[in-house]
Amino acid sequence: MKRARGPAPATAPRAARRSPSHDAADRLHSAAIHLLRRVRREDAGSGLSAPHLSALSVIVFRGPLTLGELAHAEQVRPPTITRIVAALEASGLATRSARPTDRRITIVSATAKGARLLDEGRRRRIAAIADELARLQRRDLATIERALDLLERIVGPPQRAVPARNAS
Amino acid sequence: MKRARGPAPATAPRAARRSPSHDAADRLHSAAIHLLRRVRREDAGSGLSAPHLSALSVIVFRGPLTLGELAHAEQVRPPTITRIVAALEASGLATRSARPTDRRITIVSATAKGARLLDEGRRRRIAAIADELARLQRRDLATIERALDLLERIVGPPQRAVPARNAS
DNA sequence: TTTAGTTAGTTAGCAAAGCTAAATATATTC
DNA sequence: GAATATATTTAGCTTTGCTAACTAACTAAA
Repeated sequence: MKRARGPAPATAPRAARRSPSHDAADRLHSAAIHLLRRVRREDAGSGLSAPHLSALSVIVFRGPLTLGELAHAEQVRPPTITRIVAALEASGLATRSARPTDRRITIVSATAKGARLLDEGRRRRIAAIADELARLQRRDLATIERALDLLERIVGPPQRAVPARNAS
Repeated sequence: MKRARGPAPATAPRAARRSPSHDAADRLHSAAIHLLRRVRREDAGSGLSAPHLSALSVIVFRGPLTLGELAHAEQVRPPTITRIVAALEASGLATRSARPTDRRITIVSATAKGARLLDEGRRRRIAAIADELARLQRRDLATIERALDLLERIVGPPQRAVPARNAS
């Protein structure tokens, strides 16, 4: 570690600049980390741990899904998801049911209470970001919106096409 | 919760649209989550757990810092950071030293090995994003860069003012 | 300069969250 | 219908996180 003036800067110049996309990727990565680190502070009030909150979020937004799908989405192993969902169920935030056509499969859905609780926490997170965005000029906000159009194509391909029926 | 066609879509319309900044905040939040969820898959090869990797990242990029500062940055309590840093030190990725002017204070720094290991993992993460960005048209990439200029003001306020800038 | 108070970090011990391996319950195939 | 495959669960262990209590080191007051 013989770096004369100190440690590396938080993002770009390190070593050598590689390419415009590489450079933008680096900045994007860093911005995402810092953004989420900031909003995570709002989660305390939910009463749920980070893993529970994260799983509940997937259950609410990706609609009813199987335990395996949930485990995959959360990037954890099946036994871990079994335990998380058991806890959510015990708290009345989610329910499990066997798929009739294949009873090995367990479908998880959010309860109204689960959706409500998630929404409240989510509102706090979003508000923290919105408060900052509200200070931008109209055209700067428009720039961010255009960037989001592009990013959504990359990061959440069809994404919101998932719905699935709930309340039904 | 009587929503006719199913649960809420992943982002916007839920309930009612609130304001442009609110709506953009929602999308930004979602994009950040999905982006990081995707790159996290690249971390397996590092051989480090998520908490260790995250702490090492802060040590490398924020430069030498105290245990307390690190605990604060990582949003964990002091005993947790004590343990994480002890493990990083045992693996030869970081070192601890008492500050001479106040020997209660412990300064953590990354070793060359720690910086190298982090950089490799980081390179994989960044590459995953860069590969996607590389498919954008030049002007779309420019849009994202302009959005990043704005976001960096919000999310990492003075940010890179932390350690000692390099090449800037 | 001792004594009391404060601050930074550590140690102890417990709960939550993660994992692998093995078990169970259903399907599927031959 | 016996063997095989798949989805989840159970068992048991490791890691990560917490609070409470302790130690070491600095600061202030008398």
